[in-house]
Amino acid sequence: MPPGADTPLAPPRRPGRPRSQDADVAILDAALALLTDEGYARMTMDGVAAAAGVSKATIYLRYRSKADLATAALAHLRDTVGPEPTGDLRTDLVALLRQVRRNTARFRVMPLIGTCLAEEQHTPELLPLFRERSVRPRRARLAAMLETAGGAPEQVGPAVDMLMGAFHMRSLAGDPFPADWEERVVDIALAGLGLA
Amino acid sequence: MPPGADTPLAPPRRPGRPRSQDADVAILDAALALLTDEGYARMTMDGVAAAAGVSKATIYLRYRSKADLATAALAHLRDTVGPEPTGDLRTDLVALLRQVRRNTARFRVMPLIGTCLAEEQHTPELLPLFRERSVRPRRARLAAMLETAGGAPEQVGPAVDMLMGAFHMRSLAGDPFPADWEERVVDIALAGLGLA
Amino acid sequence: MPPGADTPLAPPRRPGRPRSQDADVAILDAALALLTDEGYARMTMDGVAAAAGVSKATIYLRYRSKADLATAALAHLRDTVGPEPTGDLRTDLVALLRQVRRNTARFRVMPLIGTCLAEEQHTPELLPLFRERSVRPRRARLAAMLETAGGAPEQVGPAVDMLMGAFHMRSLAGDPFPADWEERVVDIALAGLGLA
Amino acid sequence: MPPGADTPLAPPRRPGRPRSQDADVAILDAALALLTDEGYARMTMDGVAAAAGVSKATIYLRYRSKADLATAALAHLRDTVGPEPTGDLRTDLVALLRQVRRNTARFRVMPLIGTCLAEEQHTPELLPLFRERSVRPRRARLAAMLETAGGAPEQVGPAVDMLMGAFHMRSLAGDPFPADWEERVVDIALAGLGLA
DNA sequence: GATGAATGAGACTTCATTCAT
DNA sequence: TATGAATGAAGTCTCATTCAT
Repeated sequence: MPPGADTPLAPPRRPGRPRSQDADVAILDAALALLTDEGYARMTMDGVAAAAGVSKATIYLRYRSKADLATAALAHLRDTVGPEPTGDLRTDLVALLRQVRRNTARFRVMPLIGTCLAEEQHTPELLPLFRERSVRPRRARLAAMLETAGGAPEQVGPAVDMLMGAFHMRSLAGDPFPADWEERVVDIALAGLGLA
Repeated sequence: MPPGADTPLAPPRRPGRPRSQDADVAILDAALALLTDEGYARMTMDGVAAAAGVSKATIYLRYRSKADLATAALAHLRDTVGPEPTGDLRTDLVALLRQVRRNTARFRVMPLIGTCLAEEQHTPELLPLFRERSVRPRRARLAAMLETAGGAPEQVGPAVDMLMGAFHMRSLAGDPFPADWEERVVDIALAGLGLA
Repeated sequence: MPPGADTPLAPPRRPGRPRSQDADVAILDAALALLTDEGYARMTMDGVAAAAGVSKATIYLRYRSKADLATAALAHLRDTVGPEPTGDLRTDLVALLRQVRRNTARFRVMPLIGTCLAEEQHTPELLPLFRERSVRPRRARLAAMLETAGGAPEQVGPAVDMLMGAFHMRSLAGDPFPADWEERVVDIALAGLGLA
Repeated sequence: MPPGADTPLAPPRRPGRPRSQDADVAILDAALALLTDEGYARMTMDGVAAAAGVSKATIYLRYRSKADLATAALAHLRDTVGPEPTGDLRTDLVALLRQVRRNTARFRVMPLIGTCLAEEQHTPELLPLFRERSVRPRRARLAAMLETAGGAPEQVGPAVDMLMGAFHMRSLAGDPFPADWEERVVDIALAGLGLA
């Protein structure tokens, strides 16, 4: 079921290649899934081909190399749109942190981060791409919230580091998240910024 | 046979050729270096053997498998002892964060973290080991500082997450660290905790 | 698209590069030869690949493992068709035994038997396969001859054991075969069965 | 428990090397067991050393190579003494065949035969040795019985082939042995030889 | 003499990539 | 274009044998 295949305004299909578009998406989805589950080094072209339901040669028709494919798969990552801001800073921050937590668990983001970090030497394209697609947008949204609420410009950066980083740190440490963990973190930050 | 030849103080010479201790450390050092530089999947036994100056079989005499070796190499990680606390909370926190930053750069810790995260499926021993050896001790030291200074118990955990996480987050984002970055982070945290 | 392009008689061209049938038989021939000459344990995939003139990966495309390949090679054994029976029991029995002797020498069957027996623990597929392909057919032919000639049902089985076994025993003992060895064996058997 | 260690007439033990003799036997026993269970190619020096409770170097002090050890282990095979002949040919033949059957099952002789046959190219010492130690003695005993009973000289050889071979053939074929299988075989042979 | 350590030469299997249909 | 086949270059692990204590 290709997404968007039945959009009302889709251009008339050209004859002879009705399948390419589907394969495009299938390949990228498969690659991203394997990248997450297996890591870059263990992601095999055979595995991607099988998961996507195409042949390996079909992949090589689109991407020059495994690194190319992995890069494209990462670029295919779409930042999940967060909940609509309510305008209340504390509420919105807590909601954002909670969404990060849910997303991270659902899409198994930590291993993906791990792959990007681990491949820094051999596939250095991955980390910047991941930053651009996944890290930056959320940080920017967070920074915007704090600035809008009147956070001191020189404090916003470190505060973003602290808010988003708290989640990564606790994940890395393997400690469980108490139910009100987000509230506590946000309250410390807001108090620290004088925005409580 | 002179009487007393079996006195308890007889040197405990084990029979056979003794195991080379040079090789012991060379192997672990080489493995840790390759684990950092190449990641687990790309760390090869040949590579470790060559870097350590021993034969592959010598490694297999000590470790049953590549996973075993990698685990031992991680366990070989020693938590670097931080600077002596001065007793002044702000000073000590800033010093600790700075040391984390220096260490991370010096020993290229981020790729190592990446490897542990990326290998969660295939070599799940790595992440818990890394936590125990590297993550927990520092977090514990930080928590102790905050508690000693009178931090509210339910706030100490999240505060530790924020302080240590801030560094990881900024590293992951790839943003540069301003010279007074640690001070800013610490100040926000202390103010947030009411310990300023 | 001409109508009728999909008629049932359209040539069943499978997509993709066809598998080389030359390689198919070259691999099996090479494997069988090495299995005979070296035994299973010493038969190496490198050796088979070299002898067959293909790459190792090409073999693994066809067979999942060395055991698989060896099994297939054994299954490739074709029971050599014996001479046409003349209808005279003695003549036909002698001819059959002589053919067994010639075949065994020509295709070096004894080492192959040895491999199957020796591998009973580690590659237990081999022995049943060898039985099915090579042992049973000849025994069945022999039994049919004796039954047709009126051999008592309860004596046919042991008689087959004796006739075929005599050859194996003498081979195992390493004693030379006199020119009229087959006649002597057959004569004893026929007299013993009351068919002389 | 070394066999014969406590024989009343054992020579007084020389001081300093009370263990060698035990090790000798342990090594040969272990080697023979592994040769049977694993085959020559899979019998490892490590395995023999472990099973014998000695170090590998100790083995190499006694045998120059793996082939040497295997040869010595085979030479260590002792032909099991059969039951006392009663003087009645039929009874004695049946008893001998039955003992062969029991022994073969008990000491797992078929895989050992297999190993000797399979190694004909690479370790050609094995097969002659096995013949000398295990095959010939039994054949000689059988031949002597038939000759004593008045079997025609030119028929005795083939008859021995048939009697002993029948067992090997049926084993190789994997067919079960009926309870009176030996009687049937012997009866056919005796009738065939005119000795019934 | 006996031990445990060390090693070089493979063995099986996998994989990114290219080829032929 | 898309497919399945083919391959060369590894990678992990084993083993007979030798060394040092």
